[in-house]
Amino acid sequence: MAVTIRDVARHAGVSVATVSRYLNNSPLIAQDSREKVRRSIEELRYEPNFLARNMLTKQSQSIAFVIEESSPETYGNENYLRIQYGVEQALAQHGYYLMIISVRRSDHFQSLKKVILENRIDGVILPVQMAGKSLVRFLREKQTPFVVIGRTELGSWVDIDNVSGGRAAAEALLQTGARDVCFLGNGEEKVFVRERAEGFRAAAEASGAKNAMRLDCPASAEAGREIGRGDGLHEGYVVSDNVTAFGLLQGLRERGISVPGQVQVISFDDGIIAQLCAPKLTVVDIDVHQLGVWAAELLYQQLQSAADADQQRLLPVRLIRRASSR
Amino acid sequence: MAVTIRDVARHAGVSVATVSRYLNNSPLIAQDSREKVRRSIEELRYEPNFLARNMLTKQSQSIAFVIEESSPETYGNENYLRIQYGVEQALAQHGYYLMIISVRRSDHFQSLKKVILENRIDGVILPVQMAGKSLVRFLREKQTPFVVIGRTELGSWVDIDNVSGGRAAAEALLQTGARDVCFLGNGEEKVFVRERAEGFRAAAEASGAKNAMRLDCPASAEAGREIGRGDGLHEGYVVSDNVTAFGLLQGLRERGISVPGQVQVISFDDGIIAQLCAPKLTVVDIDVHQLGVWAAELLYQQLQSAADADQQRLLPVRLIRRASSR
DNA sequence: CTGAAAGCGCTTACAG
DNA sequence: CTGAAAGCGCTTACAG
Repeated sequence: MAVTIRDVARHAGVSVATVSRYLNNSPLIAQDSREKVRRSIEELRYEPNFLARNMLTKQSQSIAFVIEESSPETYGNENYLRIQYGVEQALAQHGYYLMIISVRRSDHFQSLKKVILENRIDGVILPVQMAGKSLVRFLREKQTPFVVIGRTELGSWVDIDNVSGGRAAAEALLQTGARDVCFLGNGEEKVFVRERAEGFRAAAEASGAKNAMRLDCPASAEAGREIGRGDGLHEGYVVSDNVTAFGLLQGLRERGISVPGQVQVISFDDGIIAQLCAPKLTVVDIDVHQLGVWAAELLYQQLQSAADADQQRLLPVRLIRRASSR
Repeated sequence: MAVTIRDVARHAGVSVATVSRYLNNSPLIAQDSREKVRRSIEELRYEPNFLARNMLTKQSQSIAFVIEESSPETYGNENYLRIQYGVEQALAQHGYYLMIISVRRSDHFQSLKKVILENRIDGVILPVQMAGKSLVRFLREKQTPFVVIGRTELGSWVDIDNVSGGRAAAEALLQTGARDVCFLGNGEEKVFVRERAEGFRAAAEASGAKNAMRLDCPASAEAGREIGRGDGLHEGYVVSDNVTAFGLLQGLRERGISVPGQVQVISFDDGIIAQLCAPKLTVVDIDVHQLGVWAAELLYQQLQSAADADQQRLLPVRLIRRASSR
């Protein structure tokens, strides 16, 4: 049998209420008692039973980090892991624990709802794809604070500043005198690609440069390579992902075009692939770890002061210059 | 106020004990009562409070998945995410939840110990690097079942069959008639590299082929490239990771050596990089998702039947043939 | 099969 | 500042 608060009280010669007060840092306790309790706890190696405590306070000190089941986009994505890590770190800082909940859209997020109804978690961090109306309504009904990763109208959120990212990439090109630049990516699929494209276009138009938008390019090395080998040519390319950029560089090389001499290439997200490119890729780095930290911080604030309006945070990006641009 | 078991009992016209029996699928309940309770639960939308229940049963239905804090090896590693995903899936299947605990060796795994002492988790899955004597002793004392990811003497474990992997890679080379093969990797750092090397050497020696072991090659594209450009040459290379293999192929290409014509290359772990290699890389695929599933299953078994001897599982590997080998 | 009752380990008014 | 007592929402012998 584990030692309980009752044992501590007896050992210290005080009531359980006093021990409880000690545990909760209540000011209503004499120095003297405080010391006695402290010693007894130490000697008995007492550990409060969180299950009992939390049943009363109705707080589990855990939050759910939601992930879409069998979504290779998520699971093949190490960014996801970095976000998770950021969340965990920030949460641990505040004494909260992280529970991973994978959900399926098809069963209406049952697993998440269950964990909420069971009072297992105090808050939720979830990706924007699943922050639909019905789930958000549920969360609000249950008064469960949540933060969305990705821009949304429906609650607090954090996101990468993709528009600025697109702009920064374009400007890096324009600064070198490029007057004919092209954006490459798949705008059908991803909001963040459209945002990057938007920033890119704004910067290009502001400078009066010619700008081509290719929003129909699948994210794959093959697609990038095709374009690199094709006949059209721009002075600078901004590509929405590293794999496509890798292919593009390959294609350009095959065509005998020098990078960054004749053509420059800039991509997003600094990962191992950016370093495997030849030449090494200039990228707009996105700090996804920090994204997780912020998500956790926003949630923590909500957890503290029940009310509050929705908040949002846009994470700045920064350019990492390498050999694929001048 | 949420609806409690008491409300259900009243509504159904039975005692709380009967409702509790229903909830726990006790056979000691009449069809008739069962039905009444079922309906009341439905009408009242009752959800049992797990905190109260678990306080009594002393089970949280959660397990901890332990990760080393700020270990870029882990967090930069999407394999880790796949393992986690496997664990989560298998666990959810059995009604268990996954809690992520990141620990620091420097503070003696305090965060993990805390969560155990607080009764927040019923079991632990942890990487072999932290499954040291002192932590294992703690877990045993607290009677907390655990499974280690990676081979160990100290408890149940699951691991990739790296020895077979190394053998399979070697044999794929030898089958094509190669009589002079080389293993490339960093044996200082990683157990799995040594295991792969071991399997490789065994196969090579068994076939009587000449085999070179280079266990001093850092896992980096540069290191691989150096070797590719160097003067020595073997008919076949087995490389312990994709980034090094990428570099090796690059170096060989620069030297004008054709792959797989003159030289063949095989690596481990099928990821995006294997596909970016030119030519595309033949790899020994390791199913890390399944590794997670097995870890969870082993743990679940322990959770069911308190006792039992330690168990282990070695995960088979399979060769994926691509253009870098014949 | 069923219910009344004790109890899990804590917190929190309440009265001093 | 402190303690006795009620209560959180369940489960589980126990007696029928």
